[in-house]
Amino acid sequence: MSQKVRVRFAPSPTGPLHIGGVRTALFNYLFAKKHGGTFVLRIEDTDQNRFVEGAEQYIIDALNWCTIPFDEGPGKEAGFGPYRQSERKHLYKTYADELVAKGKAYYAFDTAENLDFHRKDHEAKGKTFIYNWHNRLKLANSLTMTKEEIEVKMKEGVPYVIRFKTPENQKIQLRDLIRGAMEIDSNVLDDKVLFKSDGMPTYHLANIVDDHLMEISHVIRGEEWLPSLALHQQLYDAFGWKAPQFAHLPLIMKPVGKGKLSKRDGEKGGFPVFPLSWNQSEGYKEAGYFPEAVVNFLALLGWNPGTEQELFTLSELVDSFSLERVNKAGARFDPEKTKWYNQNYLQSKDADQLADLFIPLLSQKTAGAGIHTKQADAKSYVKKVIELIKERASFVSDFWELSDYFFLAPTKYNEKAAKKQWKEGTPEIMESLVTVLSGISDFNTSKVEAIVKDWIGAQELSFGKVMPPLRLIIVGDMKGPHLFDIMGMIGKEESIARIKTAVSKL
RNA sequence: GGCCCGUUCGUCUAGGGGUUAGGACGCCAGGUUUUCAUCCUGGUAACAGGGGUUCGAUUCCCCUACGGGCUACCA
Repeated sequence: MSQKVRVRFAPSPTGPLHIGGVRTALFNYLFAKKHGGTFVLRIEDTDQNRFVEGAEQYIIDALNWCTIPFDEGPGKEAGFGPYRQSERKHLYKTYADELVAKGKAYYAFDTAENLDFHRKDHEAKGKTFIYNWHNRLKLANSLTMTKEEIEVKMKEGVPYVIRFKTPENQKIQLRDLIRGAMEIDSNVLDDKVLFKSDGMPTYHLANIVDDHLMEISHVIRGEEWLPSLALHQQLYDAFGWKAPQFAHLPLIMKPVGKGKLSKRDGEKGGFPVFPLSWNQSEGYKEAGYFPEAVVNFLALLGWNPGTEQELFTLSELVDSFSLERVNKAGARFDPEKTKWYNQNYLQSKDADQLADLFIPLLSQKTAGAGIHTKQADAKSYVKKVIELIKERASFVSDFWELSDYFFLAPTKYNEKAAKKQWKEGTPEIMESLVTVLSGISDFNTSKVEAIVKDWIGAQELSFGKVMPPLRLIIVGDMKGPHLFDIMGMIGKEESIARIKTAVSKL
């Protein structure tokens, strides 16, 4: 790459960044890092009506949590700022006027009501109203007015916008790094508003001006912008600027049904669509996902390395990323696969890290209840528990359900299992087992196992008569790790107590 | 409606003029674990349809269908 790579992520602060936005940011980040370039964050807040308090901070927090921080942006000035378009407001009018002076744009005084009337009227006739070459001379704009008329209107303070004068009969050649060459007939394009009557630029103008001024080399954005590419290309040409290269990313679609992923889908499907929580919506972070997992599954949604590797660290992604390998078609979001990714990252964490995450949750669950509550405070005990149960978890939040019996005696027993395991003679066997256990002096896993097994053999009992009911007693269900491990952990007193409770209850 | 983009197992995808069309998630079965889960092994399952081009198309071209996006003084 001859030119220095500078890419930007340019969200509007209209709400929380959703997972599609995070992926766009991620691809920008990967591309920048791959080419030793700069990742810029620019806040596109030209629509004052849609501004949402806190959204900008949310975006920044989200990028940081995903470990894909921006190099340049609000608070990280590097000579191209300011990075909020609202703070660059003074720049845009000059550029819009420049286009008017060049005859590439014009002032339009049409009222919203009038335009609305035309649209509805056309629609009623089954046609589409397009403000462009075929009717612009019949509308209220500077093309149909004398200099004097225009001056009068402006002096009177009549609201106006600046529209781009789309050329007639041109085949506009476009190139997209993902989709290749495209050709658009300029006659089907409309004269887009570049500058609004409220004194702010539209996205189109601000975007082009800022990308130019910020020396953006590659524009990597969502596919919803593809229809605007022709306009943007013409804008660069009109200014006489070299356009950046473009790459339009396929959209992320709903897991079921039609259309692109929305926040409603998360509520319906019970999975997060935001990286961090926002109001009532839980984010990936709060749902217990690791940022590595989120980054990994997002990267593989719409992109793949061409190998069979599925698990990637961020730096591996940086190394193997390329825009050429981004898919063209939209990708349906699969919440199941995100869980699988998280499970993988969970398994790769050691008990110490996991204990730090589990202990706060554990203290909540065990607060003020049960004999073994005190164990919840002992990190070494928690770590041992985690080692025994983590392989069956996908999230730290699964830990409690998988390990509660290490901390609290069961309060109820799985009914079906009880019916099946608690047979005639079982209470007697369990009572004599209590005697056996009482006699063990150094109560640990291997010793208990050896002694109990010997005892079963000596009594000519079968494993099936002892072990399943014993598991039910200790765990409350037919699940969990090696039973003697559990007994070794909870200790002699607790093991015996649980047997006694069960004998009286069942 | 108009314009644009797309279409390989249910999902994410590899592949590419001649392949047993590969992997992953999910699902199913077997094994391990005298539990459950993990794990291992195996299985299920796809080139949207129709025309071309070609000795041969899933792969190239065209049409249709379907999907998606855009069609604001929103981004």
